[in-house]
Amino acid sequence: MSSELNIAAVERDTGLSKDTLRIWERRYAFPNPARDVNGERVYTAGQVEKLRLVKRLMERGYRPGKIIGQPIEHLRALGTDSPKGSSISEDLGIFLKLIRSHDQQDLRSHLSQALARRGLQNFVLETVGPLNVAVGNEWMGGRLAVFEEHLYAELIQNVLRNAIASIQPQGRAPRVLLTSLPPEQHSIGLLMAEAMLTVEGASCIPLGTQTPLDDIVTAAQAHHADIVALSFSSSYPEIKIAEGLKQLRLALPSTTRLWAGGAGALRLRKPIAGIQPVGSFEKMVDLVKQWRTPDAAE
Amino acid sequence: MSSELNIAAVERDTGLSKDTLRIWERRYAFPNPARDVNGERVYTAGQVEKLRLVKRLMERGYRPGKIIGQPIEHLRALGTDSPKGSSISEDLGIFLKLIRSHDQQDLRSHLSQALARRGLQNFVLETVGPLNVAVGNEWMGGRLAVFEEHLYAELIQNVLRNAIASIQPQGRAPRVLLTSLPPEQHSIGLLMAEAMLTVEGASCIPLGTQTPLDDIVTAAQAHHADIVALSFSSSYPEIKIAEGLKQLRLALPSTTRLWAGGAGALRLRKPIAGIQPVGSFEKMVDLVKQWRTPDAAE
DNA sequence: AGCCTTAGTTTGTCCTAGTCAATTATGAAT
DNA sequence: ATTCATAATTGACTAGGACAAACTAAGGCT
Repeated sequence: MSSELNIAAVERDTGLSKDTLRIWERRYAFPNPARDVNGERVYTAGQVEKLRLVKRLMERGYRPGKIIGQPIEHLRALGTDSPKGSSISEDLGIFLKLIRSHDQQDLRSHLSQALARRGLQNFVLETVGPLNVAVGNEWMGGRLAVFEEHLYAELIQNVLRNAIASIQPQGRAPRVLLTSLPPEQHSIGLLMAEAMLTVEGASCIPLGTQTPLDDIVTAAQAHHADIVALSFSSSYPEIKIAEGLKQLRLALPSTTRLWAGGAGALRLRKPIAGIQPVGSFEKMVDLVKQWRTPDAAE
Repeated sequence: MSSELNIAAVERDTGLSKDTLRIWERRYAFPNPARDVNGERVYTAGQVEKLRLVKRLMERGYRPGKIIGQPIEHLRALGTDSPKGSSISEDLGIFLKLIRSHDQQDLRSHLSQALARRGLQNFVLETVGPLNVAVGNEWMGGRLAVFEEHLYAELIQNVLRNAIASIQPQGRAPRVLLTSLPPEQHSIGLLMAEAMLTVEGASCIPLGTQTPLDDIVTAAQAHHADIVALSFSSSYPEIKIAEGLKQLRLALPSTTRLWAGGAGALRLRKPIAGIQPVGSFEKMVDLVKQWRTPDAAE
């Protein structure tokens, strides 16, 4: 178990750019990585851990200079005081147990059952959403292996894709183009959105993840999209989100709506002109309804 | 259409790091971005286009220094001529036309028809495989946009996943764990393999892409895998393939077979002890049959 | 008091200009 | 032919400086 990471690995694992890592080192004397034989930075697992904490706290509004000097326990305290409470519900506990049991068929049939019982929209809202969060937390806490997460992700994908395919396409408006900008890789959120929208009768154009900006513009035109919906995970740097959205807003016709969803979009400080933040899947469904009856203010 | 991009946007759209962009400029005088009032680089859409082409050609083994000086038309030609005499067959032409028409339902129903007509295995071998290649070439030649490729990929994924799910799982041996090592992202090949194997009655454990090596070992143990099958695309450096395979071979019990497939595995020069190269999907099916009747030599 | 303007801090991105390890190509020797 | 050593190529990394945007604080005005 070598806990020695180079700067590129730390960038990947924390979401902090190399430039930022170096400048923090110079200004705050943290992180203070050792050097290998070539004089290159080598970070310890502990430093990466603290960097992740700092990053999370910054997403809640703390500024790096204020907190980066504090010991790690103090930071944890800062983080845990606020919004948690949520113990894992009965239902989710069962799914987590199934994931750990490595029984694909069993897990799949339980998921299908939940889907049938609740209907697709509620399945997404009440099962898949919370379960994704729980799986992420379990992994964070070291109680779930990466491969268990991967197998779960594959299964969920199959279940959702099958469910979506089984809906008779109504081809009604609005036409929604769903994708993410590079290098955003998270695809489950997009699938969940597609499921919600398809049930709602909207017609989706799913482009998967990492569509270059120009191609989104061309695709929106070719498919006469009414709405372009982008997903950003929490690791996508805030500045890049704003930049990408602004650029896209300029390139798209003003009649095309532009929606930003996902955990990353939640923490956009200032509203951007012409961008609709989508804080939740419920909100998204509301927005579709609003789109269809264009009268009320927002 | 403001085609002025800063270096961060180009990094996002091409996947080339800022460092690489700056160093190419210094060494090869391309790209040669203009500067804004602050002296910062401003790239044109044309430059980004060419950079994307170069990137793809590099994935086929070309080196940047050799090709970066050539005009863009020349690069397109390089991409399209390469493979055998392949004129596009009748069938494929129809699919390409459908992809360009942006009619999802129509394309999907044609694909489903082809699937029904040929059966899943032949569909994979005769339709999906060649079509993937053709789509890549069409993009190279500038006759297909990235978003068209993306939409096609999503559709294929849906068709394959639905087809796989509709097969009654027989749960027979062998148990095959399917995945790729980081940073390998290509997932379609894995799905095609899963389809072939599932038809063959094998029981698949699909972990998606980018499973860390240690987790593959743990997963193989937890699932009692008989075979671990890895996919490598052509952009995966040969050395890293060999390295990863050897390491995995050491970590897995000797009773577990280890298969290497995908375009990257094709160009492994030397055979590696204990590694079974899988040159094609047909070969893979043969290997499964061999596995079940363990008598003949390879 | 409330609000605006201005000046000072903080913060992160981009810049230049190198060094160096790793990969790939080339040519010599077996 | 294959293998090995050498050379060229390539991109990741280093360092520190400039600068703009965002945030904070102080002062002045109504």
